[in-house]
Amino acid sequence: MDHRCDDSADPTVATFRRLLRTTLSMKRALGAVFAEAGLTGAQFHTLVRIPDEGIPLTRLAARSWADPGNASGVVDRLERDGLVERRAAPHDRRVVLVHATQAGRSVVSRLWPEYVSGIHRIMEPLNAEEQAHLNELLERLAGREDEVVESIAAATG
Amino acid sequence: MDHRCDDSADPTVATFRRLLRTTLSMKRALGAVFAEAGLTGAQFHTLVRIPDEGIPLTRLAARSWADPGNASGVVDRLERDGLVERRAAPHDRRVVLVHATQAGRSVVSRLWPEYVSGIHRIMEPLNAEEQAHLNELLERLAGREDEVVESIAAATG
DNA sequence: TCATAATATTTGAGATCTCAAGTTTCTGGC
DNA sequence: GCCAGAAACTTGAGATCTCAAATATTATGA
Repeated sequence: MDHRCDDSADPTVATFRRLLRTTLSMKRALGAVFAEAGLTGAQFHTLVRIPDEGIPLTRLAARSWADPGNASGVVDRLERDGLVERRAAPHDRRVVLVHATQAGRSVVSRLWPEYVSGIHRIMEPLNAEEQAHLNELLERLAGREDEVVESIAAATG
Repeated sequence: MDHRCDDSADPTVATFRRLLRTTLSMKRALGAVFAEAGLTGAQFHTLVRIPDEGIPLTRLAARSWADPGNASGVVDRLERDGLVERRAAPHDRRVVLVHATQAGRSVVSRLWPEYVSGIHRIMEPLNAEEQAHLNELLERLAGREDEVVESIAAATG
């Protein structure tokens, strides 16, 4: 089937595939920063998004681009490791407020500089202007998920 | 911790995060194409990479950027659904050759046009020249996983 | 030849991720 | 005040993903 489905013949498909592959590779590279502290990428990215005053779980999920069911499990493991606490919200008993513990805050503070410098190392091949251009191109690609899903659904029937 | 770890203050970090977020969003959008045929993205991307003459599992894993343990499971499910077969390699009894069945080939043929047009819809906001530029920027970012991991390890340890 | 190293694959544990279904708790309309 | 619908979580199933350990087989070197 290679002869019929050769994506390298289509530059748009090739670019899309390169986007997936490059991002995957970058995520794997950055994983070393978190692994050193016994965290996963999802755990770090969740932990780092908790403000001092706490945040409802569903809002935290939206902040880290996860679905609530997923975020609930990640928070379970963070709580098990003592980095996070669940507290009741005073005004609405449905809401679970997620708070970072002192240990959680300290892990983030310790990891943050390595996180930033890891990203800088990854992005090093591009200068500031090129990074800005990349950001602009990606910005124009983003935020179309709903439209595209809808349009695919319409084409599929 | 928000005041200490504000990634929006660092354009490099912001661009990196946008890269992750945009790619995730695009992957989710494309998922609709595969779901319509009862496949997952991993299954389609594995299936589509099987040449007519078959391929050793480990090489197939490398082609779809997965680790062998992972590819083994994906092939399990493709085999369960009758889209793929495992055959012994004649020259080396360690090797398992993965072949696409007629059903597997036909699923890929049917899905391929929707896959391509879905990607085109996703990439639509950029014209050909911009896509080429994006591809070039990504190409320069890719393939540095090993160096970065090593450099992070050196900085950490 | 024979012990050893390297290769191909499988399996298991732990964590994510998506989706759907179920629970508890508000909220708005009557 | 009551009740249907919405909202916030949680839980469970199925699939990925990474990593490490185990197995089988081939290649290599003394």
